[in-house]
Amino acid sequence: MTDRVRVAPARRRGLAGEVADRIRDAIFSGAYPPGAQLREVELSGELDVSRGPVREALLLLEREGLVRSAWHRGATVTRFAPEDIAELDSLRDVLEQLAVRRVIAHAAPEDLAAIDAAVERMDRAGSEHEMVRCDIAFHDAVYAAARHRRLLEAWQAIRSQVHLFLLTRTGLSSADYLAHVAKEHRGLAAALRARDTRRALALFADHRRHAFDALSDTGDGTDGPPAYEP
Amino acid sequence: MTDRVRVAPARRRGLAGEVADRIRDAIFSGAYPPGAQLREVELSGELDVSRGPVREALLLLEREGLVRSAWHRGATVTRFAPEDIAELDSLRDVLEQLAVRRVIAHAAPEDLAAIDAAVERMDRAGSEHEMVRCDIAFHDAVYAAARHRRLLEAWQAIRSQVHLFLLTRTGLSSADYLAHVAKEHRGLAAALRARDTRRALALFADHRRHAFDALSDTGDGTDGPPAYEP
DNA sequence: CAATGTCCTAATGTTAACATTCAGACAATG
DNA sequence: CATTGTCTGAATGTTAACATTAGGACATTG
Repeated sequence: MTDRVRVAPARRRGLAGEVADRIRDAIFSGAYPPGAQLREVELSGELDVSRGPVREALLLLEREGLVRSAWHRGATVTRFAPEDIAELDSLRDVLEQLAVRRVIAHAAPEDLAAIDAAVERMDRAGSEHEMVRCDIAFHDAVYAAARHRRLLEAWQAIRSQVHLFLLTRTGLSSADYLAHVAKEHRGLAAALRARDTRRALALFADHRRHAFDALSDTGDGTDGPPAYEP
Repeated sequence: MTDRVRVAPARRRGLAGEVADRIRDAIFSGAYPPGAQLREVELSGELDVSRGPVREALLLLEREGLVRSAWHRGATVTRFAPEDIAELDSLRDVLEQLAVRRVIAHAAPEDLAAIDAAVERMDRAGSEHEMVRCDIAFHDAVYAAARHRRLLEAWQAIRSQVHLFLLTRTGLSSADYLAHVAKEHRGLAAALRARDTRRALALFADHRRHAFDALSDTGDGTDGPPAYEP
């Protein structure tokens, strides 16, 4: 019945998917900084496709929160204010808690193996850019292991924003930073494998705090620190 | 009463938004039952627009989870299996917890007034269809009061699915059921107004359980009851 | 008779031309 | 000199024709 265990069978996604990938990469590479206008004719000329797929791709990117668009005013790369960062943090918080619980409750061995593989790949990350990609890939693996389609979609709706945030957060010393991040993720994977819910939740919370504390101040008077006490 | 109380400013969304509204209503009305094919030419003929806006509207509806589409295979109305219902329940769980905390932490008086207004409107609900609309509108107000853009978007990504589920869940005796639901929501609003986090979380959890317990069994061997114990 | 290969049709994917709308420049006016 | 009104140009929104593909019907063959 539900033997569709293929995680990524969407090999052929059509032109729009390809276009979305290329635009996303262009944004990550800094070619289109936050606030920049994404003109349809410009993009269609650059990517050598017509405006149809470009239009569809922009809708896809809007779904990911990378792009904001208004009627007859076109699309622009999303700009992140301090409150946006706080929003990403708090939403990631609850989503990841659910993900961790689901992974521990019922994850297949192959899912845990995929998570471990993602951790292993971190050791070979040379640049900070690459490490961010690995970081995101690790969390992808966790959400995939949760086996919760709508949770995965909710993560994908903020995934690229988190990616962009981690990139623009001009970084720490890349020397021991890379090693530190890798070690941290090893701990996350170990907690999941041990099915230690309490420890896993705590470690994931620490991990998020480390990522978001890179900002000197959140500057959000209404929100305060990203801490939630029951 | 005020007819056009547009909370969000009457943003011009273009034809695609209108088309999406009409298709969504058609799905809710049962014109397109779950699993039905949504053919672009058929829709464009029926709604008297060309295929462009229809195509864009289908992407919008896919974002809401009302529609699934595959490459060169078109779009179909989403079919809900028991595991889908469980997914909606568990995701709603964590999203609403965050929403409740945010509302209690920092909601403007006008937000609370809007929630109360939504509750009042429930008393005038005649049919079950209308009550479901009011129910969704109440939760809309709660998420709006949370003042958390991405949380609102996450809710909107499952909102229509919850709406459809509440409709297809062929219902209880509409006589005292309507009164019961209205009373329940009055309690939710009161807890929010009293800023009683503990009580609000408990009541919201009960509310979800009541909605989802209408099904005799979840039939999901892997998930069990929608209970999460720390 | 079952299996398989080819063809055909009906749908979606893509393109390019046409219509509409917004934002800024520039001039006229108080 | 500030303000307002119109105008223009460039972008998006919309439409219709063209190309491509998936799935099934039918005949062929072992």
